[in-house]
Amino acid sequence: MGIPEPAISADEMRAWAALFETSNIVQYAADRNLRDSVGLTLAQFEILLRIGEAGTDGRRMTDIADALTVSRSGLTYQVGQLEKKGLVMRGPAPDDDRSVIAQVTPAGLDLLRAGIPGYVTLVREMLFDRLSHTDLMTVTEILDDVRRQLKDQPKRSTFRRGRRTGEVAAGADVPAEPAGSAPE
Amino acid sequence: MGIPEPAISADEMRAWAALFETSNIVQYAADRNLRDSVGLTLAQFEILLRIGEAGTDGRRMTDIADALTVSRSGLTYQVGQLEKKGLVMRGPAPDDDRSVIAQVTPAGLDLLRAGIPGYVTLVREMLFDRLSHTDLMTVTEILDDVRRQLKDQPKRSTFRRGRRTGEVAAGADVPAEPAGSAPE
DNA sequence: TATTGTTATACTCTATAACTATA
DNA sequence: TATAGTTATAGAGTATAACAATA
Repeated sequence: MGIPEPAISADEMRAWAALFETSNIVQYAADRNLRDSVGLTLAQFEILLRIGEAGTDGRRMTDIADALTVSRSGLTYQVGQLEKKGLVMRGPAPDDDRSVIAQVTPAGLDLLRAGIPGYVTLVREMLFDRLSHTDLMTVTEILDDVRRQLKDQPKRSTFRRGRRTGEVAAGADVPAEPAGSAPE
Repeated sequence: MGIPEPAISADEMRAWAALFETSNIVQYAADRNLRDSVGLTLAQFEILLRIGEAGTDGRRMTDIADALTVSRSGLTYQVGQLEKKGLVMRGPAPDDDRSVIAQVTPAGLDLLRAGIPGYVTLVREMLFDRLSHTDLMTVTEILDDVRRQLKDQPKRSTFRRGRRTGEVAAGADVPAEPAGSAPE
């Protein structure tokens, strides 16, 4: 091995690798599939999905960003792409004049209708068909719980804005203290 | 809701969302952490890890690509970055003259030593500390099994090379037939 | 002919920070 | 002052295909 394993249980790293890789493999395949079937990246499709879920009410930009792993400016960019394609529309929020509400256009809804079946099928074939229903429920229960806890943590969209203290360079998204000396 | 749910069980989508988001949140945080502590992206660190695991024998480029979610040219690019930083070295493979073996330099090993503890801590705090050991083992067992099955599928590195039939546009990484008509 | 790895190009995306406007 | 969203810019990364060399 040669690499020091800092008192970490091999179980933990195997668990993380399994989660990490399984998720990445499926995401990669889904991205390919969606680019091909509807011409959107997975990231864009997921954004469209979140907006679509909100129906005619639309959804605030920040809420969308928080629901996904996207920064605010990243979201603006991607929603801009979706808007260019005529799939979403942005408008003012009724209650808060700072906010922007995004909502799916008819064309966007059509695209969702066209893309969802293939997406679902792919995830099902890669993931769920290999799991018993019991296992499915078990994994969901466990991970959903973790996810909820993580989501309750500092919102990415609010994370370090406008600051310029230069001090806490970042990376402190979460308690974890690197503790390693940074070379170079 | 407005969005058609094609006879999909809500359980399945919740499971997928849990896996997808949990994995992404932790990966995002790990990326931040690693950039900060050792100046590498998560992708680069994972590559370095895989190479490092192989010790002094080094590891073939294709094998590394297959172990991760990276394309061949993408790996060349990233290993190039690591090489620029003096963290890895590339050399000819003894048995196959087409192959290239990458191995970690002393500096690369130092960097791994510096980065691993923080990485492990982060994953542990975000993930494992929220799971009982039993749950950890359960999830690992289930996902590890899925991962293994997925890995045995067509290798990404071999996937559609040199072809130009223009026909099977891609997206057929996996059985899944989109079945939806592509708009636009 | 198939595989290994690199390269070249164009393009997409991201990081960062500055900026406007409202709460 | 804090929050919502956009913008601008530079740089990083990716997709695609072509390429050379070996099996």
